[in-house]
Amino acid sequence: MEYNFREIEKKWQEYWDKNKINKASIDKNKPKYYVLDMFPYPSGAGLHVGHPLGYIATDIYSRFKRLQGYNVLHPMGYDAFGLPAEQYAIQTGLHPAITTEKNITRYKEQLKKIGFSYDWEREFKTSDPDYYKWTQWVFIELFDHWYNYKTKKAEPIADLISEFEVNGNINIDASCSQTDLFNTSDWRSMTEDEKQLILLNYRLAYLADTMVNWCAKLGTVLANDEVKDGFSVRGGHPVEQKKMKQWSLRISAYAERLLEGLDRIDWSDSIKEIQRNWIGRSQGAEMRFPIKGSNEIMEIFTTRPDTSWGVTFMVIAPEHELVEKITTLEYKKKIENYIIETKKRSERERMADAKTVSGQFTGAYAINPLTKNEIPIYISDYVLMGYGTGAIMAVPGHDSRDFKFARHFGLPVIQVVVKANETPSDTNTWTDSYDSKEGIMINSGLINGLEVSEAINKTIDYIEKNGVGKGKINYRLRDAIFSRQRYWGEPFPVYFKNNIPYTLPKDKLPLQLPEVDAYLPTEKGEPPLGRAKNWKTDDGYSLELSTMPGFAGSSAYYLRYMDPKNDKALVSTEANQYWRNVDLYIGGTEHATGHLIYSRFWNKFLFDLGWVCEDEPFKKMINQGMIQGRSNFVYRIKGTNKFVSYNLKDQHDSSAIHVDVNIVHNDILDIEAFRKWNPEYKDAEFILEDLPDGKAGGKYICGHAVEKMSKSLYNVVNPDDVIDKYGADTLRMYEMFLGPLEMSKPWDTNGIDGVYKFLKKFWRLFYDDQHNFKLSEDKPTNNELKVLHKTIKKINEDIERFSFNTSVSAFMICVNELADLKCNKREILENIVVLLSPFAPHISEELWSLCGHNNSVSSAQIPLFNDEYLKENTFEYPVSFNGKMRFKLELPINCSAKEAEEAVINNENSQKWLEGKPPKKLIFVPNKIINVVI
RNA sequence: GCCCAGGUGGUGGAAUUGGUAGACACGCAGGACUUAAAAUCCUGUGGCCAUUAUGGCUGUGCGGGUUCAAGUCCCGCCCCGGGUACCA
Repeated sequence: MEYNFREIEKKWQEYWDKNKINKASIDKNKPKYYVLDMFPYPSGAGLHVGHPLGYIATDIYSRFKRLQGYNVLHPMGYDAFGLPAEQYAIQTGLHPAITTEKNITRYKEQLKKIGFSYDWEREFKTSDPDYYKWTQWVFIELFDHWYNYKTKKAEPIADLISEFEVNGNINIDASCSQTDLFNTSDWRSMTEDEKQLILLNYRLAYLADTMVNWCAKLGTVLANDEVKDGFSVRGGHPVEQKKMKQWSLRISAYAERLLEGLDRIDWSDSIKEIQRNWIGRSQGAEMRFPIKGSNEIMEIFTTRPDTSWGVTFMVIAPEHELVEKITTLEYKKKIENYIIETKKRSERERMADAKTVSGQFTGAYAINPLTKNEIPIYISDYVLMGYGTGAIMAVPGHDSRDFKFARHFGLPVIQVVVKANETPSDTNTWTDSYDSKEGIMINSGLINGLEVSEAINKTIDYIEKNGVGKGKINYRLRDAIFSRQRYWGEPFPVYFKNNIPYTLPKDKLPLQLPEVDAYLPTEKGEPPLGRAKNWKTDDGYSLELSTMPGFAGSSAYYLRYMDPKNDKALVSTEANQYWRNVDLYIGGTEHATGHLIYSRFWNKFLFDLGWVCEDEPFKKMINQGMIQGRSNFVYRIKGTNKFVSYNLKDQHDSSAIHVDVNIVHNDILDIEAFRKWNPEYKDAEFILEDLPDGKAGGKYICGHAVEKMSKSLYNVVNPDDVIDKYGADTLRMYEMFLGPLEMSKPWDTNGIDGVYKFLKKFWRLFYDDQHNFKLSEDKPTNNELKVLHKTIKKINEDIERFSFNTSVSAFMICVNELADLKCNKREILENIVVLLSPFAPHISEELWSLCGHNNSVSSAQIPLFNDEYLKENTFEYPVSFNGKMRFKLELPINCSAKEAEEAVINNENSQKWLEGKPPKKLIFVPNKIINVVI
């Protein structure tokens, strides 16, 4: 019988479903293993071959772990709220729930065809009220907690109120917004509203003014990637920076723990490094600069207080609240103009642009608290609000941006650090700032002559004693803005009384998303929920109109999989105690600073509350690379409907046009399909070329390029088509065979034949020449056992280091060798079937059952490696002369250096290289190499 | 700009700890089987030179360095990909 993947794959997928082969339940007699995939957003375009890459990897690992006897939890669900469905709803009027449902059905169908071993009974989507009830519940808990720096954890707001009653906030060390000190009687004399406003400064979910990209024409807030050059990508309307009250999550409270936790998890160094940089811990000082002739104080943060003597000007962000207060009449107009210009630029543009220097003098001067010098204050868009204090002391001598600014505005440059063996130089001759990480302080008053590190400590000491500042640790991580002016998201369980936010009682959850007549802002510029009828509490208070962002639903989804049907809790203690956290998580690095940091934050918060037992959600993380597209081009001679083949295109004036990769095979265009592809090309003419063999083949050869996989570039390959032609097992193995999991690589269906041939060849090992299934019960030969155990060893090693591409090669080598040996021994082949089953589960199930088993191959045991079969008596040494391999020499495995040297010198092949002289030196690395130095 | 990752034949890639560069596969070329095709099998395949097989030189983005030995380590540069709420 021939290998019929269509029949086999359908049969076994049905068998798995019917017999719930992949169902996971708590089993305390087995060790647990939790394997998680990135939560997919079900887009309208369906899956392309790039999407399942990570899913195939986790599936192989899950199946492998099951064979090793683990109780594996391997779930799948959908991150169903999101902008594309809403955008589609705005255009078509179709409810996003309907589109989402449709997309999910298609996704699931596609996923099922690939043969993943998910426990489908745990599936859910974030837009299910049964699920988002718990998202809302976590929000209420965040609202009801504050972060105590003394105990380093979240604590109930109720406890904080009790403390206020007794001592005010004098003894509180909390993560909070700017709050004045108050005592018991202050607190007691406050009205309820005043108290609530104070508490909002402490809550982990709080309302605050934040800068947003406001598009007046669209009546909405836009994401950064929806804005280009100050205009909305959709519609091209002007966008400006605007202050708006938004819900925020106080993730910055957890900065230190998020940083510290990285040392305890098994993630790649690069992704940990990204998170470390994102959190951006910097140690330095906060300093206060009085403003000349004013009561205002300018607060700055610097990592280099030691360079205070080199400060020649101050810069504050254009949106800083001081700007208005300190600008002198003379400069008012110029400052206003500069601010208008700044508002047009996004923060991204402001950072990326390090070439152009711009700024505006405010007319005001600050007084350096250390030198008492008067220094001019500028505004400039290179200083951003929200990092530190939004203001800097500029040290042009030792900071390149400050240097450029000083040169542009003709401001003085002072050198305050000099390297150990150098002498100070005239700063007028400098073309850039001088590196000051190490060196000796000069021109710096009381710290002159000190090393940089001592100077920093002494300066901090001094400013603390003199009340002009204090040592401080600053984090780059800022609080997460949690409101979206959108429809398709979780409603906030929040209502307003006197403009003060209160949360709904938990028994009112879920607060269901209401129906609206259109998915657009209201005329007043309110979010779409402003259109909902009766969007009020039972007592008539208005409900919040914003909805939650995408990361709300995805921040705790991995916990829900442990206990997806629970209506009493997000996850039961029993389920959480058993499954604990994710053992293996595979996904791209694009989530490094979003989802992966928010989830860690939510998890730590729930850990503080005692709801979960592990403080890190994802123990091990592997980052899969992107699958890029491989585009094909045809070359149209300009102004004609004539196309010239790739190698002849330079003889004509032509332009490259993307052509659907699905009608190109090995870069040769299917001309008939091309004519049908687009009516425009129905009568196209072609200038063909001969193939390299010189035969007049008359082929049209296409150009190619590696680009993003995208519909608009016609390079999208759909897994359904690949499965239809080659089967899911081939798709799975080919995706792995393409290259290392962690690396980006282009998809090119052309190579798939090799994998398909491999499976067919494997299948044929079980059949005789008359196409009868036939296994030999004879004892395997040593050679056959050697092939088997070599493969067992390699596959085990490769799976553990997620090197699935080399495992596929190893299987190919194994099957090639077994075919050469004409091996059809049961003892060998059954083991290979089990070993292969995580990669190609359908063919493995079929062969396993043909071998006479009536259970699923997934309940088999992984074959054990036996070293005995691989033992050799000799090793074939490569013999190098000056590092160049010249010949090989077989020597006993336990050969000594001396014996090896004699063997090499006496070998006739050596004479040519030694030319009769004795070698200068001979390097002997046992069972590796011999290198002769001449 | 900043952060992270990468650059090896015509192509995807292998080389796990500094130890035989190019495993495995695609493609291509030649051959077997076949009326023919498909399928399958065999041989060759980094470049250059030489050729009677043998063989020599060269070769992992570029320029240096360390080493008996470098794709792998160090320094400098170039190019491509991803991220970037927020650069001190």
